[in-house]
Amino acid sequence: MLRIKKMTDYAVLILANLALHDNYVTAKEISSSTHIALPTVQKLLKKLNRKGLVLSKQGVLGGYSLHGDTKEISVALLLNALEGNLSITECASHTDKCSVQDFCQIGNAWQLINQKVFNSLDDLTLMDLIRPKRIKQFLSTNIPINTTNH
Amino acid sequence: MLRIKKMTDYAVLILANLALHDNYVTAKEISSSTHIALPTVQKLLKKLNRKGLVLSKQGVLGGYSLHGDTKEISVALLLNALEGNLSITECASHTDKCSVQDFCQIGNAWQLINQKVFNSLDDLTLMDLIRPKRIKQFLSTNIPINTTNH
DNA sequence: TTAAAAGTGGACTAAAATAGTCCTATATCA
DNA sequence: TGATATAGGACTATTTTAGTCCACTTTTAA
Repeated sequence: MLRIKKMTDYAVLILANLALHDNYVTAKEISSSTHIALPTVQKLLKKLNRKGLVLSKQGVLGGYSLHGDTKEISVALLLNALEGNLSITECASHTDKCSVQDFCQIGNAWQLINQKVFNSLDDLTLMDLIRPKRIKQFLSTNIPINTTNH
Repeated sequence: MLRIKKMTDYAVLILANLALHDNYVTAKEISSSTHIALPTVQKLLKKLNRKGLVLSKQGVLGGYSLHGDTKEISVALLLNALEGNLSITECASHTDKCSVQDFCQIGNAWQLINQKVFNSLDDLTLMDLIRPKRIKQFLSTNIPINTTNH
């Protein structure tokens, strides 16, 4: 159903929360301000850290902060980092091999659609998610908006 | 991960298969030409029939045929019929109620993105899936192509 | 009139993906 | 050295998806 995972949704909320601060913020603090359960927040922050989207610091006075470039990451790449493969079907993915591929008449079409959707998501950055005004403009023009570094 | 269900993929293959014939085709025949297991084909055809996408006829010499209008249905509506809700997140759906909605800063953004993706898929018809050339043009121009009845 | 060949409806099970929790270890600071 | 954080990853539960099966109805033609 073209739906992103709940976890991805949470992760974006967490990133949005970090974007509001310059200093290190603890998982606990993020949990209380987002109302996402602490273990879940911890798990997601660990993942975001491994993906290089946030910086972390252990110990007292530690916590997480947004990696500088993260604000400008495209939504497409963000989803890709959080959910792995963005392909709309197995066929549209180059890594997976579809079981009926040899008899499939439309695999190519899915790949093209997939690219279309990807392009849409690639024209938006994380910051656009946090400040939706830009997206509204984007929707009305149907022309890719400029973002700073891609 | 923005991925459609395997079953939806199968369903489109089945529709593509029906589009090649003018007469009634049995589930059995579709199963052999698509290499999708018979029970699965039967299940999907029943669903497609309930959704009004195919016509059916019981008894000997019976089978299924594509409903006339189905060729021009948009991919967006097709996916919607087969998978239910197309929303990218719960928040983007009007029926579901997100548990953290009251504290969510970006729900609106997802809805807008959702609409963007929907628009992309709404500019393509089932027949476009079967004849991908049109889609290629669509991708290159970034301008919605004309389709016959929407 | 009846047997064979089709679809109809829906229950049911199995498999896979997703969500969520918990435990132990490590780092940092006062 | 104790308190407070993150790190890594195992583990379980839940939900979704896939797939099969059975009893029933309709239609045709011998």
